[in-house]
Amino acid sequence: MLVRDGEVRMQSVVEQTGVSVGSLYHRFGSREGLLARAWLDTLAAFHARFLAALDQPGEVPGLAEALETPRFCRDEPDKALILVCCRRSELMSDDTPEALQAELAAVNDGVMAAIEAFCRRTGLPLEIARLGLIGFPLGAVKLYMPGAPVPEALDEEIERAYRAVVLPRLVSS
Amino acid sequence: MLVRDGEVRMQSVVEQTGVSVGSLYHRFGSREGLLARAWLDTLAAFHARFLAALDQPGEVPGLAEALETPRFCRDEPDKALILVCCRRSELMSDDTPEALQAELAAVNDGVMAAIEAFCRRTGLPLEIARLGLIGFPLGAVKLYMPGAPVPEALDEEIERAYRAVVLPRLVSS
DNA sequence: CTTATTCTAGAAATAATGTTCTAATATGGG
DNA sequence: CCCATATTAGAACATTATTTCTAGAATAAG
Repeated sequence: MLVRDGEVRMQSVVEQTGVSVGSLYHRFGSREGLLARAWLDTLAAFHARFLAALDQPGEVPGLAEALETPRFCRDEPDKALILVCCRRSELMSDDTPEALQAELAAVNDGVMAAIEAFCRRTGLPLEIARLGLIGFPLGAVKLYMPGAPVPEALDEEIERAYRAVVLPRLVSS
Repeated sequence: MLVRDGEVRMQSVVEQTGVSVGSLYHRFGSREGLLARAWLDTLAAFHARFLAALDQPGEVPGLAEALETPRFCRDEPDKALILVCCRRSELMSDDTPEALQAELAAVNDGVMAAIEAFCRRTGLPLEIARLGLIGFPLGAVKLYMPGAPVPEALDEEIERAYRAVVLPRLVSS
């Protein structure tokens, strides 16, 4: 576990990974670089799954994506820990290396574009989509992480919430 | 704003409050003491409202409490910032002064007891109650904070989610 | 095998942050 | 008004964290 108590010290990274300080600086350039890389890799892993789910329309549009969050937490607990239990602002800030900031912008743009396309396709207001796809699922899994596994049964509850908020707004409903 | 980027430096507290280092240490004893006090005061302010709501049974039991979170964010944005955007572990840890740890335990016990009583009264499973009362409302407001106000319209969505998850489990439903 | 290159190690230097301390200032009771 | 107590101020100090640096080990190409 790289992240604990919200503070990442280079020293603790050294201890918990067995990698020396010199190697860390050789590879990441700085603490900022290391944190940004951790955040970006995590985000990329999640977004890959999220976007894949967006392309498979099921009975209820978007439901698969909403359920991708708890599944990600179960499938990749280490990455999910960073995604769910860290704020972006903790890992990336104004003095994050320029190149990495650009990388983040690119990833974010990709996801926003996908969500906006989803909204156009379904007629959902953006705020409702964000709530159902991100807000509720994230709030649900945070009740368990870190410390406990995200139970399978949670998915059913997330689905209920998603349907309740999204279905009344679907044009085709 | 006392909290920025998840790190609270004594120096930044001095700058943003105009209070000198000496005074801070006179009053709070240590950085740990200051952080814990901020967390506890915030928690107390929220819990006072939350528990008050728990005692007024409405048409849908618990709904008023669920909506207390977005309302708190609008009514007391500074405190809400700490409650919503900080992890407890950032502000309280093992080396928090003993007395303050005890205070936290007392507050937590009070809330847990109230929620458990609520569950006994309504027949709701604890996990469902936590999801509807805490998980979903918190996930919803976090989409906006920090940076934007929590819109009034969000309450309706939280209510939909609450009903969807809670009503099917209510014995009297 | 040899050399060039990349990577690793960890001590030492640098920088940032938390805490203490003493003097000065306010505050309130007699 | 005077003293006692509580509070404030901020420079000095101590601690903790990040970064640099040099020497050595691994790796790969010729």
